[in-house]
Amino acid sequence: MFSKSCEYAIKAMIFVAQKSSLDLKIGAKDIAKGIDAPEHFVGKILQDLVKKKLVNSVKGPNGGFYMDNENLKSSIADIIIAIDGDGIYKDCVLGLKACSEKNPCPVHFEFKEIKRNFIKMIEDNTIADFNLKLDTGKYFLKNS
Amino acid sequence: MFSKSCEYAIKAMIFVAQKSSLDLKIGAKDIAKGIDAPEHFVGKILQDLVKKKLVNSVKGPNGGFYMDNENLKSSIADIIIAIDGDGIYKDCVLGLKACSEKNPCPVHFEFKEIKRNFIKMIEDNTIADFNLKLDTGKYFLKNS
DNA sequence: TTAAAAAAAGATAAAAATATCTTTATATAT
DNA sequence: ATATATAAAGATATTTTTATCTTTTTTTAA
Repeated sequence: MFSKSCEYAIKAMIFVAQKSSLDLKIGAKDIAKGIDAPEHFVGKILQDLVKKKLVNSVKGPNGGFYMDNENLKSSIADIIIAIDGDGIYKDCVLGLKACSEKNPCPVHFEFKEIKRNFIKMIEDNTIADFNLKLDTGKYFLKNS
Repeated sequence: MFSKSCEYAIKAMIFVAQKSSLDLKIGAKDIAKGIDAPEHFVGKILQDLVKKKLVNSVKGPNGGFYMDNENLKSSIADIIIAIDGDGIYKDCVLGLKACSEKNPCPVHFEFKEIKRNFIKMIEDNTIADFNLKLDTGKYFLKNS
């Protein structure tokens, strides 16, 4: 469904948001631990997210990644687009370049509503929303 | 969403089904042309589909791939499972091995219904269904 | 003003997915 | 029987994704 990078990105964002809600910055190393992901790989992804303004960072001692109130408004869709691109909005499910309403692939209309619901969901759910949920302790970001 | 292999598989199945409805067998080369895909790669995928009984084949002159009535009952889901596996049924969207109803990832319940609709759709739509649609000439399998 | 901590950037490696090329096996028609 | 067409299998190559390792830059605190 999503690339590994995108999975890590979503988990990392949720994890950083949690820390930020406690006014803490957190380093790539600790994020990696917190979400069961390879440290340097996550580092790269975070660089990307910073470039794309979804996360903030400061270098140096006591530095790390954090999210401000604006960042917390990011939706899952924003993360997906930042990392995997907008294929979910634009690409044909069967990979046809010319697929459109007027020139549809055989599954075009069947997938149309599925996609619509999917997009609505990822757009409606913000990082801030997940933050609240995680506070209840009923949700998990890693296996062990 | 799907792997390239899976996209080719779905398109190839629909294409072969069309030919089969005219009582024609068709070779890997012509299938590749018909769906704008690399010949040998499609050949491999077809071998796979034959092994998994979704398509039939005969070697030699006038041989090729074809589908019998049983094959036509295959759903999109059957193809996806044959090529990409049953990840869509089993895997966590965020890649958590332990994700479950009792140990959910943050997006577990949001995705639950999306997935349910998606699965229903791919299970409900059979190759035979698409065959009828393609006959109307309003649907396309290739770009040019 | 220096040492240390951390992000950023760059380089390399490993694994997986995609694609191509070659050889072999088999069925068919002649 | 033989030649031929085709699927099947095997081998290799390319590209993309995922992962790791190293160096550089920046910030902070002592």
